[in-house]
Amino acid sequence: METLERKQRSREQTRVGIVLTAKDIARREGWQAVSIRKIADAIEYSAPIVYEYFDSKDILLDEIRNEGFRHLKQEYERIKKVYRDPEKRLFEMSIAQWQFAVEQPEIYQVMYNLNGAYCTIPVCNSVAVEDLSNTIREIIFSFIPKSKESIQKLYFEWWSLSHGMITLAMMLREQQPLELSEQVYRDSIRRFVRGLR
Amino acid sequence: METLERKQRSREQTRVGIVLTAKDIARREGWQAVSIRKIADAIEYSAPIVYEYFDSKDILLDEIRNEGFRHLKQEYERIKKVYRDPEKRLFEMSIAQWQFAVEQPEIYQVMYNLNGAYCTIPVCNSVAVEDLSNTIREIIFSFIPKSKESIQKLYFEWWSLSHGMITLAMMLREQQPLELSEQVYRDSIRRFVRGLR
DNA sequence: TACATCAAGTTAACAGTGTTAAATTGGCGT
DNA sequence: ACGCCAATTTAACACTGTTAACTTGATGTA
Repeated sequence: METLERKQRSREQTRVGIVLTAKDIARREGWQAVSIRKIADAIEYSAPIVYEYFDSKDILLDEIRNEGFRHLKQEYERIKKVYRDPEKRLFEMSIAQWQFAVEQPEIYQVMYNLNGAYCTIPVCNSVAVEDLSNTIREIIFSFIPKSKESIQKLYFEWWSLSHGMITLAMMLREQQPLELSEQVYRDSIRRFVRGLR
Repeated sequence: METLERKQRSREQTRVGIVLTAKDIARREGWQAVSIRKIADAIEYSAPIVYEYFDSKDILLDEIRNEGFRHLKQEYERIKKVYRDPEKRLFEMSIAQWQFAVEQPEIYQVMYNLNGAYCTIPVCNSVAVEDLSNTIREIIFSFIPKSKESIQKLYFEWWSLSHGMITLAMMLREQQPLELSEQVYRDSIRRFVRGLR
């Protein structure tokens, strides 16, 4: 029975298989097309097996969502190590957010319940989001060490600007080339960051 | 058979009944809960009858969505009549958009495929959106009569700012009171408008 | 009045969804 | 050889969008 550890490893493997498959279907056919049975087929199991790893589809989506937020957080930490200037840091983190949304649109969609992705679990109470928020707020604080409320306001502004441009750029990608949108994004973020000092 | 006109009127009535019911369910239970059968029950018909008015659920959602854009356009026209100053016009239109999103969140959701509302028909090709866009672009043009590309960039900026703040304010309404968000929104829009002259 | 036609509306069905209970299967220890 | 137990599957429920087939009742005509 020394295979217990081995068993746990294979359990973990099918678990990540479920997550991988869900993201794969979402990427190719959109979140609306992601169903438990389709995932089960792909990992060559029957549907109820999926429920041994995730109590509901909602929880599976929540997991993928938080994975996304954690990935972004990691990127932020990497950037923090590379740059010391707060202006540069915030700018690069904004660019990282853009790239993330462009490279993995299906993850960005489930993070914000966009385009058919729908997870009823509230986004904002998660530690992953709180973690991410704190990182940005700290950087803004290093610009202007004001009150918590002022920082929150500025963070809200930054988040809105970034998220708004990303979602609209996605929406308008047929009408307005992504490269143009990115250029406007960079300029706007630069302006915002300059405006902070 | 002079009842033909009468018949057309009742047809129109059940049609708006369908739209009204869909919006009502969406408002109370969210778009995810809106189903053809539930709508049919509410208007006291069987499900296939709904298909005599809308070829698909997608088309019904698209109709509601465009209704929303047209409503907003009407608001813009009203504002254009009241104010002559371009700055004031753009500011008031931004406020109108905020109010619309707050008062009829379910409509705003279906307009942007938010929170479980999902309509596969592309938003941006519709005349309703093009109409709305032109209104704003014209106002921006009256600020700075630059090239079409510059205007488009500024319009994209304005739209992103407005849409981003609205969606995030909705998302954060438990953590951050709507009144605070609205205050930040007003300030940001004011700054944007001032920045145009 | 009897019959045919026709529109309005309904029922029934198909293929799919999330989810759960019940049944099955195969390998292990006794 | 038998019984148990875990792993897995089948079957079911209540839904979904959508469509074909059917019923029903009223109308016009012979």
